[in-house]
Formats: sequence, structure tokens, C-alpha cells
Amino acid sequence: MATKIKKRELTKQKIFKTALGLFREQGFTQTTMRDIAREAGLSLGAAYHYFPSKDALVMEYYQWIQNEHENRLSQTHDRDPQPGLQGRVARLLHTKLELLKDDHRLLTALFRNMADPAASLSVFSAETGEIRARSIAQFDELFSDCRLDDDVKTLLGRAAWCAHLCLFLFFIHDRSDKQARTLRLADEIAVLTASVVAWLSFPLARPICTRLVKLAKDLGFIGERET
Amino acid sequence: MATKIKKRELTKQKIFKTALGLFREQGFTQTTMRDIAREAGLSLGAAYHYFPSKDALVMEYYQWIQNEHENRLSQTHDRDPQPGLQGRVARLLHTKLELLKDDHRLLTALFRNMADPAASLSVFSAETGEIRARSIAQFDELFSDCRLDDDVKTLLGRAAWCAHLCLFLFFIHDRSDKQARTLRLADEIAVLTASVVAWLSFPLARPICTRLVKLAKDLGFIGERET
DNA sequence: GTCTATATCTGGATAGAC
DNA sequence: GTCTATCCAGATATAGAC
Repeated sequence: MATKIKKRELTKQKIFKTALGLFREQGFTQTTMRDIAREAGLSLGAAYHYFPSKDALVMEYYQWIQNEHENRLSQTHDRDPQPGLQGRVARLLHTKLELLKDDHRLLTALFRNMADPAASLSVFSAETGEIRARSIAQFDELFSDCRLDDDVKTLLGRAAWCAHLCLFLFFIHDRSDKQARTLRLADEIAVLTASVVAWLSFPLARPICTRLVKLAKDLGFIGERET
Repeated sequence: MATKIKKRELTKQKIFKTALGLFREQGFTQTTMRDIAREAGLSLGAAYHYFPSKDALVMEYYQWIQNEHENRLSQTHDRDPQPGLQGRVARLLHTKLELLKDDHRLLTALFRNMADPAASLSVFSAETGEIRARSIAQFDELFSDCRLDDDVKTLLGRAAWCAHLCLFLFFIHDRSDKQARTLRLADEIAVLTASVVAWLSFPLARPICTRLVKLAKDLGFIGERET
């Protein structure tokens, strides 16, 4: 009976991989569920049996990316345990960019629901809550050893996560050779992050910190709810 | 023959207004072209004759919003010609929020293409270039009398325009009473903008300015191309 | 439980007759 | 310029093979 579970998982993987390939080749909207089913050697019904919607494939992709990124990040972590804040930010962003470098069109499919509060496939939705939490946790960890209030750290984690969304929005539109511009932006974000932390660590910056934390709480940016 | 043009324009307006109403009532995706045609008293084909796609209706909306916002802004301008930078930013954002206050779902339809470089209906597309230029010009005007380099002003205009996109992304997800949170954020953006300009006006901030301008040019953020 | 085959529905978009 | 008929694709449903 272990083989049965295996088989199910195998078929599912097959559909998923086929879909990914087609999405990468010809884009998300251009690829039909019929294409995917045919290419995977299954009937349309079977494809829908495993993935109840086309969006479900993107959801799976989102999940897969997060897993893969966590793995890769921990691998590079072993090589250079403490490169300083700027280096850690750059590493986090670069590993993710490397992972997604051929997936402009898939990211487009993922980001298309960003502004739809009703969409389950949105980086802000309840359904993606667990993935989002893990992603934000990666950013939180960047600031874990900073000498700052917990609230400020939480805010920084969220802010950095948002910045990373913007980075990927930029990436999607970036047509420069080897995404040179996106890499440049990532590096600059790393520098900026380190600078901001340095500034906020000054005693003089206290009032600014409390003001920002207050704002973030009022907006629900940190605290009960996000977005 | 003037009446013919009139009639065409009238029918077009009729479809547009009907569509807007339905989009506001039941959302963009929930509203079908068949709904719109029926409600407007036309056949499906006729509706498509005037608007080649459902997106074209949103494009018309985008255009309409920009026109209306320019009008309203110039009206409030007459009442209080020079309220200072912070006040001007707040006014620009508030008038637009007021204009769009019932249009969460329409904005969702507009923003859904933001991450699709191939979509003509994207705030970054070539097709929306003219509207975008006019919108950015409104932000550029905010900084026209600041004592800063032209490049820095251009950058500030773009940055403020991007911030306003983020504001509207926040707005779309904002479920607080009367969008209190969005208004709070708008005010904070106004304060922040004024602070940033004040800081950048210090002679000490020169290196930062040149660095930021350099970055923006490298990214194509200002100069030949945007995004 | 896994899968095929097929029919059907819905809604965006198009073609062609009038 | 308007309508009907049609296509296409996402999604659902059903009946049955293994």
C-alpha cells in the first residue's frame, strides 16, 4: 500500500513537472489544461483529479519554491555562517533570484492575484498564509541578532519581505542581460537594509522607531493581521 | 452626420456606465460580457463592437479616472494655492482616494495585470504610457519648487508615484471602516515625503543624492525606460 | 482508489450573415 | 453596426474500466 501512495505522488509530480515545463515554454495563459493532460499522457479528467484548478498548479509551484529556497539557503549558510547583515540579505535575495531565474512567466501567474483580496492564490491570502509565514520567517531571521526592540525587528522583517516582493515585481519586468539590473537592485537593497539597521540602532533614532512601530500597528502591518 | 457620431458615443457611454455599475456591484470577474450586453440592451456582438475586450472597459475606466482626478485636483488647487509640500502630497492622495473610494474591485481588475509585461492593460505597459505620464506629471509637479537637482526631482516624482501605487494596493486590501487605515497611510506618506525632501536638501546629503540618482539611472528607473 | 471517455456548462472572443 | 452562431478553454459531472 506504500506503492499506491507512491504511485499517486508520482502521477501528481508528473503532471506538475509537465505543467511547469509548458508554463515556462509558452506562458501560463497560453497553456491549456488539455495541453498539460495530453503532454503528461493523461485524460483531462485525471489532471483535474489531481489539481482541481489551473491555479492549484501555481499554488503547488509557490509551495515548491519556498521549500527549495529554504533548502538552498541552509546549504549556502553552511559555507559561510556569519557574513554580516548586508551579506546575509544579499545571499537570501540572490539564492531566490537564482532559483527563479527562468520563471518570469510563472511569477506573473502568481503575482496576478496580488491585488485580489478574494483570490486564494495571492501572496496575501489566507490560503497561502503558511507559505507566507515561512517566507517572512526567513527575513525575520536576518535581524535576529540586531540590538533592537522586538517590535522594530518584526517591522523590519515585514518591511524587508515587502521589499523582496517589489524586487520580484521588478525582476518580472527586467529585460536586461542576465537580469543584471535586478541583481544590482538586490545588492542595493542589502546595503540599504544594513544602513537602516545601523541608523535605527542609534539612541537618537528612538523616537523614529516608536513612531514607525506605532504606524505599523495602526495599519495592521504588524500585530493581528497583515497587509 | 454629427448625430451619427453622437449616437455611437452615446451607445459607447451606455455600455461603459452599465459595465461600471455591474463591476462595482458584483466584481469584475463575476460580471460577464453577456451581463453587460443584456443590461445595456444590446447583443453580445454589439458590446464587443464597441469594446474589443473586457479589459478595454477597464482601460476606459483608467483613462476616465485620470481625467477626473486632474479636474478635481485643479479645483481644490484654486481654494488653497500653496499649502506646503506635505499638504500638497496629502491633497493629491486624498482627492484620488476620494475619487476611488467605492472602486476596490475595479482597481483589482486594473492591478491584476501589473505583473504581466505582455498585458496591454498594465500600469507599466506601452498602451497605458500616456495615462501613466500624466499621472507621474502630477507627482513631478509636487517637487517643482524644491531646491534640488533636476535628476533628484525626477527621481522623487517617480518614487512618489510608486509609493502611490503601493498605497492603492494597500487600499484594495483595506477593510477598515471608511478606509481609515489607508487615509492614515496617505497622511504618513505626506509627512515622510516632506521629511525626505528636507533631508535631501541638506548639503551633507549630496553624496546620497548622487548615489540614488546613479542607481535609478542604472535601473532604468529614470532616463530612457521605466520599471 | 486511479483513470478514461465523454458530455456539458460557462464565459471570453470571433466570424459572418444581414 | 447589429445580431446569431460558433469556437475555445476552464471547469464540472457522470458512467464505467481496471
